[in-house]
Amino acid sequence: MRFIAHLDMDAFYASVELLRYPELRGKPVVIGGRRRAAVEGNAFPALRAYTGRGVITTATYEARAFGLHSGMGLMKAAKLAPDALLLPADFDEYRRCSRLFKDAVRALAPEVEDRGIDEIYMDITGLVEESAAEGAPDPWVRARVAARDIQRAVREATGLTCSIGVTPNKLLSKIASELEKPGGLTVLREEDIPARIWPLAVRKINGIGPKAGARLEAIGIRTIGELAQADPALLVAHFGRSYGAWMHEAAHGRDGRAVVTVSEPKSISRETTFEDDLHPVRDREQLSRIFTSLCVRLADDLKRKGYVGRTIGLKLRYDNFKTVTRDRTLDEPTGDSGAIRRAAGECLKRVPLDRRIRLLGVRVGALSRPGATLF
DNA sequence: TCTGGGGTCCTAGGACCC
DNA sequence: TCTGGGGTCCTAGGACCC
Repeated sequence: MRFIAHLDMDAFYASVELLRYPELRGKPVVIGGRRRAAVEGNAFPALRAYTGRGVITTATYEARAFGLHSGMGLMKAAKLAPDALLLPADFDEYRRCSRLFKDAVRALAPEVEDRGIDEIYMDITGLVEESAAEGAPDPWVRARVAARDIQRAVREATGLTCSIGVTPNKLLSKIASELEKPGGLTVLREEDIPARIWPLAVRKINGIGPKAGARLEAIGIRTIGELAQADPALLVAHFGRSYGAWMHEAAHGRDGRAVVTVSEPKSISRETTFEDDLHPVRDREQLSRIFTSLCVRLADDLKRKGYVGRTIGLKLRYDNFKTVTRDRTLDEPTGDSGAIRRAAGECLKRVPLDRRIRLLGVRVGALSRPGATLF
């Protein structure tokens, strides 16, 4: 039996901002938009003043009460809650707090898998076993104590709260950590699945997104319980051998994936959405400048992180939101901005340029470390 | 009221080699 | 002249996640 925990920081970016601006506590606040919208003195800009194409990255629980949520366009959010306050994102500060909370967790539970800036999985099986002598006789009670200790350590290190789910696997823990947010601690055993998991919408399963959710609904499957009772052959017929079979397993709460404590990046990229769509001919010079600057920033990222890459990719999004990509694999890996620019420029020639463009991006994949040799 | 930026993984077809 | 499988690499698109 494994004891797997998932930890999710509560409204992370917004909570970090509230540490800096405690006077905003209790108010609807959203984080989003470009850095430009700087905070001047005590004048916090209201959402109603916003113009542009940004989206909400995080909303406080007070803002969520207005129906605001991450991913929502700021213009739409402004209609729903014009008086909510808008703060620009400060990723350097969020990364600093992220390191603080992860270091605090690792001091207690060394088996940690990074899942982005505000989330981790932990395999706490060892902790639960070690505490058998002095702790409670029920291992699930000891798992709960361990999770409480971790929550306290995160709070002491950062002043921030988090929610934790503890279950036999990653899939269930991810769902469980959301059940009692904020500040929640949810422990689920296998026998709790029918009562606690099956009533939930299929979309709560990590890996069932908007498309699969809609297709399941179209065949009359809304809850995880309904998915669990569905004929696996029907799921395979609709979603393919691999995905269909996985859905069935997931609905029954089965997941054997390990907590992966080390991993290497597969690709590094930079992209930008323009304030106004650009015309490939009329705005050629401006596009070219932005293109080059993306390549320079990407080369900086590669150098700072210590990688070179062999596959250069271009990404373009048209004004109708259709996205195309092209890539080109070089004979030798590179980290040079000029070489990246040339390869991406070749990719650009293979893409139709017959309408306005809203986004341009450059990516480097097939990464390796330049120092590494074959022998 | 149109939808950010950074990623991962999967699928599928074609080239190419044995 | 027609016909095999198997394996790997490359490319493009799409779903999904934080």
